[in-house]
Amino acid sequence: MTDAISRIRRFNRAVSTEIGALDHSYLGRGRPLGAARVLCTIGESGAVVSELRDLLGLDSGLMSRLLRGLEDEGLITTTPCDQDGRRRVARPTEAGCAEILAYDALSNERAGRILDLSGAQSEAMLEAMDRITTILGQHRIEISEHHPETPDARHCLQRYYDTLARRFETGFDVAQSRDPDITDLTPPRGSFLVATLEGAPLGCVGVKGDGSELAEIKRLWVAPSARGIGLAGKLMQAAEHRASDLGITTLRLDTNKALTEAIALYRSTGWHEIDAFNTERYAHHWFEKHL
Amino acid sequence: MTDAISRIRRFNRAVSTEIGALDHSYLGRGRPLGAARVLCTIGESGAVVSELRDLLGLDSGLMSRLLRGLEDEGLITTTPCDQDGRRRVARPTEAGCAEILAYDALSNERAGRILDLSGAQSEAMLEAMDRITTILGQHRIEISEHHPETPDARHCLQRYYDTLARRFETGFDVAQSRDPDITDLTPPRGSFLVATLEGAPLGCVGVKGDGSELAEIKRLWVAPSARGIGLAGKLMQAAEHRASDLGITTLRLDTNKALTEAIALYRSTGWHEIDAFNTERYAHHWFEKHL
DNA sequence: CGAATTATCTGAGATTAGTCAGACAAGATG
DNA sequence: CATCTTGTCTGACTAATCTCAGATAATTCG
Repeated sequence: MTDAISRIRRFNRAVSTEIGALDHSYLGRGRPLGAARVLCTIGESGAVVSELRDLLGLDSGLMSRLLRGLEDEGLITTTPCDQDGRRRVARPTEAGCAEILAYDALSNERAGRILDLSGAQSEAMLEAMDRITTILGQHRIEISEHHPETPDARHCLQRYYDTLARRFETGFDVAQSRDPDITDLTPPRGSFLVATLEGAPLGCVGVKGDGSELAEIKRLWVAPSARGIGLAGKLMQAAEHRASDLGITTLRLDTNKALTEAIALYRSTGWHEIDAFNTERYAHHWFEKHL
Repeated sequence: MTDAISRIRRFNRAVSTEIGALDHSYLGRGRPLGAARVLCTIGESGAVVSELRDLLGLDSGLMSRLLRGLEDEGLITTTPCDQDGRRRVARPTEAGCAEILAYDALSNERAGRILDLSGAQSEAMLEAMDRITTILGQHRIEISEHHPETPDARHCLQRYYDTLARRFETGFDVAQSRDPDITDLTPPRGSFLVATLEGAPLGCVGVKGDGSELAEIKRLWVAPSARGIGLAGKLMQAAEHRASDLGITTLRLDTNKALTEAIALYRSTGWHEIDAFNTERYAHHWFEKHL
């Protein structure tokens, strides 16, 4: 009864009774579940019908009828797609947006009830949930370039500083460190990449350039819930690739001796240790890689 | 996007796409989901119809029709209950058992696919799943008396020894310790209680008696996935209650200084520290409580 | 350009799920 | 014993979900 498969099936039972209730928040607004699900999947920003069908796994006939129903209710409008006249785009009307928000509120309320239920253990449960979310969704993690001042980027940076403060023997104070200039982290000089899963930021890395062929890797961070799935490696690979696109031929970085996993990663991916190339207060090791 | 409620909803989405597939393993054998669910809930040992209805939340009319359908297929038989002629008991036929096993195999196969998916991270994911399972199901944990040699009891004891070996500075060897006699842990002298959630053992505690009014608490253990939900306290309460039923008026216990949470629990639940009452090799503290 | 492909829509129909009211027999209660 | 309650069954009905075969229009490809 305690082998891996039993554990998964037991988990499934537990989750489908308690969390499965979240799906039922689609009910209770005088609309069948199918229609409600379509409406909420369309979302406030609208969606292409064929993608909706794939996402929900519905037959084209059924899909069509559900959309018609929502249209009759005045909740959505459908218009042909600009690029491809065969496709149709479904967009919520004002009334439709209100309905979506109402469903959202219901869903939030149910989610809140799960938190009440778990009481003092809620943080432990949320962490476990995050782990499962990222492990199951790891193949859907997207790495894309962000301006370092977008909310997601700021979030990553803040958590990065928090992590350093916790892990460095001497603590960490941003003001004491060589904080890179924003323009050095944005094209054409450099880049700032953020890994997200369904909109939630899970990690980041910066390429700090000065216009020359030499640049630095800065601010490599991975969320605790995403550790152990090789995300740091993917971020570094993406950063090196992007740097190469920007015409950079040599990358350097400095790191603290406390960040052992990072050091191991650099060593195993073609970086070699070099002499100190700066006087960064918190650095113990310096690495270089030719692209 | 990173508040508690969003985290739960994101988790819900991740789980309902990947794990929700487990429910659909009820499909694919030419039988509607409702009927399959009833059949699998009946199980190989059979079930009373009214309990099935409660469990699955079905209308009595629908239930009746589904059962008739399964009966027509030759998968189950229904007979009036011995004790109460109004109730009916549904039992699977030989063919029914085969079907149940086939559904089980399908479900296991899907669960296995989730494991493949998560690859190297599977142990981390399973641990996170266990945590969620126990937190969500904590109100359904049952504490009952077991003979110390049943598989569940043995499992708990083995894990208890493993834990001690890890946590004691000096390691732990059962042979070096005062291992209680089986008969001292079974009624009428004593008792061995196991906490289970849906059949999975999560914790244990023993009352070791010698027929007198004085007995000892032994082998208090809680599974890692069930820590932090107050299970140790519930086990101790149950043990004290059972001891009282057995005519015991004073309980004693010894413990190692490394088990700080246990010591804190004893101190906060009416136990007071006393002088050593034995020469247990691994003990540093001795407690007593009058019931 | 004509043929094949793709995305959506429509009609017709079947299956599944769920509700309600009433019938009936076994058991509980006074 | 009469009455009430409980557990199951049945018929009649509705709503929701799903499937299939073709129709239609936009796009792609040789």
